Amino acid sequence: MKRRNTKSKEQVLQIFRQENTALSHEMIQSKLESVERATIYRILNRFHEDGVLHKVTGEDNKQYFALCKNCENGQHKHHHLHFQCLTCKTVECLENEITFSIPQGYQVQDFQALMTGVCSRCA
Amino acid sequence: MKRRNTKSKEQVLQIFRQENTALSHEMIQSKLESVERATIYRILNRFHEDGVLHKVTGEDNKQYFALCKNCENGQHKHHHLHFQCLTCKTVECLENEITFSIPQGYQVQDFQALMTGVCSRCA
DNA sequence: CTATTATTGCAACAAAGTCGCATTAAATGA
DNA sequence: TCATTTAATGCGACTTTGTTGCAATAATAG
Repeated sequence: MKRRNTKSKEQVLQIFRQENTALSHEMIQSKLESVERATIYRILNRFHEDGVLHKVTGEDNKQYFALCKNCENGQHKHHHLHFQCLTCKTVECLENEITFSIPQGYQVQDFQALMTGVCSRCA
Repeated sequence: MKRRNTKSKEQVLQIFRQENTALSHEMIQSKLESVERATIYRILNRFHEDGVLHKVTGEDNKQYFALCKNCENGQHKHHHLHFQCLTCKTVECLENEITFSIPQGYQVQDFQALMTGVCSRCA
């Protein structure tokens, strides 16, 4: 199944390029009122499948997506930490890489880590 | 607000003591058919508030709760990794503690980390 | 320019979790 | 032991996030 370039896809991507935090569906929807709800969900999921975006679940139990800086060169190492501020709800990718050991016989496909608390701006 | 001991609460706790994986609402409900759905949600949330259980969001976007071994002594260090098998859906606490650095001026309240993949039993 | 089929919009649906409110039942203490 | 207080429960309605089927639209290859 070959992907096609569409206006909505490009608009979504543009938003991620401008923002440097992770974004939820809600946030994108509010910036693209004209695009259908389900379409945005599908675009996000496709980008995620294609490895363009990575995904973290926030404390609010929403999916946040981000175009991580370290991953833009094609290889996807998402072993970094995320932080969600409980005040401003912002989810951001932290630079710190995390290292950990994988148990014997386990196959790891994905990883996500989230710290919650108060960010320096809201403190 | 002082907590009271009830039968349902005790039953839920008993299930966690018997199991050594993290459990979702669904799993507890199936073992306690007679207890109301909303009640189980409330019990889980109260245990979480009280620091009896800790919480991780699974790949399936459900909340999993666990009575972690290392935390039973009153102090709560949940800086460990969780693993969810995409085949059997089991969520387990891994022993490995994770260490990471917290950015300047950030206040951390909680932490959760999830690896997904295939566990040794399903591989 | 045409044919193919990915993508969209729409509407209906599903699942997880929350909330208000009346009722029930722990805990306290007289 | 019994009455009082109020936390916990059951029930139903609801919200929110996300998915899916299907017909219409539009991007791409030839």
